Amino acid sequence: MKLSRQFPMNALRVFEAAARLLSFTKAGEELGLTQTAVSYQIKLLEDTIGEPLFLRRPRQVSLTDAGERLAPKISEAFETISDAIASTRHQSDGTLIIHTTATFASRWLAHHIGTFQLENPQIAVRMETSQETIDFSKTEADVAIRSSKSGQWPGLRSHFMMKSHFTPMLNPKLAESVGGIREPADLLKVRIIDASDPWWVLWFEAAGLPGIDLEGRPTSRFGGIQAFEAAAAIAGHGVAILKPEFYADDVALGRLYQPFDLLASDGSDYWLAYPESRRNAPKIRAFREFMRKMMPTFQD
Amino acid sequence: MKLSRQFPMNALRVFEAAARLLSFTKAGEELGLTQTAVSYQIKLLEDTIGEPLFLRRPRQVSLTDAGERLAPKISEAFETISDAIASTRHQSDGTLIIHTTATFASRWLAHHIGTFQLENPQIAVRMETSQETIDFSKTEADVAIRSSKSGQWPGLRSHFMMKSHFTPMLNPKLAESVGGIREPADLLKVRIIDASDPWWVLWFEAAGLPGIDLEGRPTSRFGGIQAFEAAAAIAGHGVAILKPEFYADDVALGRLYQPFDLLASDGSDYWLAYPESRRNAPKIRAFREFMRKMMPTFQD
DNA sequence: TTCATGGATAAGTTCTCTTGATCCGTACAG
DNA sequence: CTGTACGGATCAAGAGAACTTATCCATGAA
Repeated sequence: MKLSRQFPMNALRVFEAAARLLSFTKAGEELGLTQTAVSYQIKLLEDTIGEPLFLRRPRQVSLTDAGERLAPKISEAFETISDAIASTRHQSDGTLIIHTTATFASRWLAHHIGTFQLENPQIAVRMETSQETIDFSKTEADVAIRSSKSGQWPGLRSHFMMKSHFTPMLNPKLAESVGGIREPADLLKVRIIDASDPWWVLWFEAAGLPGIDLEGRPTSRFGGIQAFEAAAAIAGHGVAILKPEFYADDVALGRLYQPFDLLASDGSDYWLAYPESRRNAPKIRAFREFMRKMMPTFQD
Repeated sequence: MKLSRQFPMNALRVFEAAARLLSFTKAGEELGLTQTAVSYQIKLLEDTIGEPLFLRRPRQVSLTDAGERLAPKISEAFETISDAIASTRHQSDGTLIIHTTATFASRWLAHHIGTFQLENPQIAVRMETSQETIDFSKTEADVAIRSSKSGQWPGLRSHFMMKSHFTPMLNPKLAESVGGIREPADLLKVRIIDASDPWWVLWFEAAGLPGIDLEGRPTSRFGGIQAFEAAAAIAGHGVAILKPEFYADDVALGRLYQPFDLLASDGSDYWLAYPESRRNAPKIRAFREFMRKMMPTFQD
C-alpha cells in the first residue's frame, strides 16, 4: 500500500501552513500550490484523522477544537524537522573528508592543506588514507585522490593533477661513499630499496638498461609504500625510486639526492575524483579551487 | 510545483524507519512497501539534502555521519506528530457536541443525558442550542437534533426519533377556575398563550373546529419558543399548545393538565442527524445506541 | 563453491495530486 | 441594496510521482 495512504505527510505540511495563516489560499501561495490543492489535502487529512480540522466560514476558515489542538504540535514537529535538515546540511558542509594515498597525504597534502584551512576556516578537514580505490557509496568520503592510468570512473568527475613519474633517490652521503653516482649502472653499487617495486624495471628501461635483473641483489621491502621507502633512503639504507615532486624538500635539505634528471612513468597519473552529483557542494567546490591554485598541472 | 518536490515528507518517514532498523528491506516491511520503494525514497531524500545518509555495505547499510545526526531528530519529530494526531483523535473522541433545539434540550435531553454520561464516562458532552438548522461544515458539532418534515439532508445520515405532535395544556387550577375544560371550545374561555402559533389552527382543525379565529383574543407571544410558552402555562397565565412527551413530568406533578387526548401534528418530526462520513466515530455510535435505547420510537 | 541475504537498477503501472474552470455564498464599497 | 471581490468547494482531466515486478550484483556463510 502506498505510504501516503497510511499517513499523509504532505497533507500535514499543508495543514501546518493553513492553520498558521488561517487561509487555504494563502497557504497555497506560501507552498507554491493552488487553493484547490490545499483544499484537497486538508480534506484528506481530515478524513484520515476522522475529525474536521477547519470550519469553512465564508471568506475565512477557522480551526475547530481539534485543529486548534493539533496545529501547534505539528508546527513544532516541522520546525524540528527543518532545523534538523538544515543543520545536517550545514554541518556536513562543514567537514571535508579526503581519501588519499598515504604518500600523497604525507608528501603533498600535509604540506599544503594548511593553506586550504586558512582560506576556508569554516571547513574542517578529515583525511583518511587507504591503498585501495574507494567506493563512494560504501565509504564515507567527499573526495578521493588516487593514482590511476585513465582517471575515469563511472559516476565520478575527475581532474588530472600530476604525472606520476619517478626517479631514483638516495642519501647524498651514501652516494659519496660509493664514489658518486654518475651513470645508471652506478646505482647497482648500493642496496636497492624494494627491488620488487616494478618502477625500477621501468626506470632502468628508460635509462637504456632494459632487462636488468635486480633479483638476488641486496634489497629491502616495504610493500610498495613509498613513504617508507623514502624514509629508508633518507636514512641511508639504499636507493629508492621516488616521485621527485614529493621529495623536493628533502633534496633541498640535503637529505636526499637525485642523481639523474631522467624520469620514468608507468602511465599512471594522480587524479582528484568525487561523485558527479556532488560537484556543486560548496566544500567540494572550495577544494577543487584550492587544488587548481596550488597545483600548476591541475586540470578541470 | 509539487509539494513533495520541495520537501519529500514521505521520504523522511521512510528514512526514519530505515535508520532505526538499519535495513531497507525491514523498513519496507514495516511500512508496507517493497525494498525497492525504500531504496528509491532514500535516494530521493539524499538528493534533496545533498548528502549521502547511508553507506551501502553488502548485507547491511549503515548511517553516515550526516545520517547519524539527522536520524534522532527526525524520529523525535515523527513521535511528536503521531502523538499529536493520536491525542487529537482521542480528545475529540472524548467530546460529543450536540446541537439541538432549546426545547428538546431542556425537556428531553436534560432529563436523559445523565444516563448517557453514566454509560459513557469517557465522553464529555457539550450541548449547543440554536433555532436554525446547522451546517456541519460551518459549525462545530457532532450530531444535531432537529424537527423537520422529511429528515433528509444531503451528506447527512438521519434517524427518525419521534413524531412532533402537540395538544393544549394548561395549569389545572386555571382549568378549574373556568369550570373545567370539557370540550375544545372551552379553551377559548382562557387566554391563549401565543395564539400566533400555527399549531393552534392545526389542532382546532383536528378537533373539528376549523377556521377558528384566534386573532384579537387575549394572548401572550413568546416567539414560538415552546419552553417559554410552557413556563407561562405552568404559571397559570393561559393555555399553551405543547408536545405532551416533553411535559409528562409537569403533568405528573400537577403543574400542567392535558384536557384532551387528541394530538395534532404539522407533519414535522424529530430527527437525529450527523455527517454520513462520521457514522462510525465511536462517540457518535455511542450516542446513536443510547437514543435507540431511550426513545422507543427511534428508528435506524 | 554454492546459497542466502540485502541492495541497486530498469521498465512498466497505478493512482495521487495538481491544474484549470466554474460555482457558490458572504462581505464590503459605493 | 446592488455589484464586486474574496475565499472556498467541486469536477474532470492529465502529469508525473510513487510503487511494483523482474532481474542483477556483491558479499558472507555453509
